[in-house]
Parts: sequence; C-alpha cells; structure tokens
Amino acid sequence: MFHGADKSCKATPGTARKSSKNNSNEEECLEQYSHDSPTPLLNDGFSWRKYGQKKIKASSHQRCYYRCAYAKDRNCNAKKREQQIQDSPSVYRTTYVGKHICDVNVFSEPDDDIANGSKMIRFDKMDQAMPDSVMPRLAPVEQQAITIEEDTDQIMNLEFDINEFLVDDDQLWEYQFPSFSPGFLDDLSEFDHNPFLV
DNA sequence: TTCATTTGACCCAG
DNA sequence: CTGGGTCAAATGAA
Repeated sequence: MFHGADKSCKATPGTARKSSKNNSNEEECLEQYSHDSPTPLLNDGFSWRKYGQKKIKASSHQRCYYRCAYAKDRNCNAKKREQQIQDSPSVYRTTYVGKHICDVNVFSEPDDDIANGSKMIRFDKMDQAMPDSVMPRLAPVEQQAITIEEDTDQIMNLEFDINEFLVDDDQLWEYQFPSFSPGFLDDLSEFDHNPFLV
C-alpha cells in the first residue's frame, strides 16, 4: 500500500523546456516504480549518473536525481530518484522512471559504441509497443530463459506481501537482467505483475 | 588530463 | 508564485 507501483502516462518532460508547445501527451508513457529500502540503492545493477539534487518541501531530506550512465550514448531514458523518506529506521525510496534500453543494446551490439556516427537503431518506439514482452525481449541471442520462467512462475503463485525491508533491496530488475545480476535471484517482493505494463 | 559529482540557476506545470 | 525536475558550470577525484 505504501510502495505501490504507480504508472503514470504523461508528456515527455525531458527536454520539454525548449518547446513550450508540446501537446503530445501520448508520445511517451513513463512508468514510475517506487521501491523503499533501509539503505539507498547504491548499485542496482546499472550505472547511474547523478544529475541533480533538490530539497523537497514535503520532506526534510533531499532528493537525488540519477540518470542512466549510458543515457547519452544509447539514448537511454532510464532515470531514478532517490530520497530518504524516513529517519528512525532509515527508509530510502527509490523511484525508477523509464526503462533501460541501453543495456540490451550493449549485449546485442557492443560494436555500436564504436560506430557512433548516427543513430542506427531506435528502440524508442519499441518502448511503448512493448506492453509485457519486456522479458522475452531481453533475450538477445543465447539467453537462457530458465531463470526467467521460473521467476515468472513464482510471481504468479507467490503473492506474499513483504512489508519489511529485511530483504535485498536490489531485486527490482532481476528478471530483466538475470545474467547481469547473479545474486539478485533472492526474492520477489512486490512486482507480482509486470511493472512495464503500459 | 578526463570524468563524475556538486551546486545553483533555470525552466515548466499546477 | 511555489514546488519539482533538469541543465550546466564549477569542483573534486582518479
């Protein structure tokens, strides 16, 4: 009830500061997923780059804004906000916004980094066209989907509600990048449904 | 040196 | 106007 994953579909606020006449609110649907943990998610399997830090009025703590480290190279729109929402038992809420499209490219086409002459592959449109086929799409060539299907099965059956933070705080994208995070397959807390559903 | 983080300014939506 | 999100120059670290 608290760390509920809420999806919001709104216009692209990314570089909308230049264009004030941006009315296309159906262009991009950015999903947000909040995840609380006793400690800030230092490394959730991705490389983040901090690009901002603001003090939220509603809270006494500051909110840090991260972006995918490869956002520039791979046009990855994945972002995450991190803010401490509680003090006594330190609770950090990490909100993920957008999806990672860079890591997939890294696996499938590592040489693309060299030939960065122009954008040859555009995954932007695939984002919204991928309602629930995110997982299978992560299998580039030799992906072993054994862990995936197993996790999916657990997600369907196990509907335990974990309200404690005593579990690993970085099991968010375990099914997204199984081979990327070896120690992630510990537990599924809240994503009983596909979070990438739009 | 390069690169990532810091920090205030800037911008936009409500 | 206020609050929240991003940019970008300055700073620090490797």
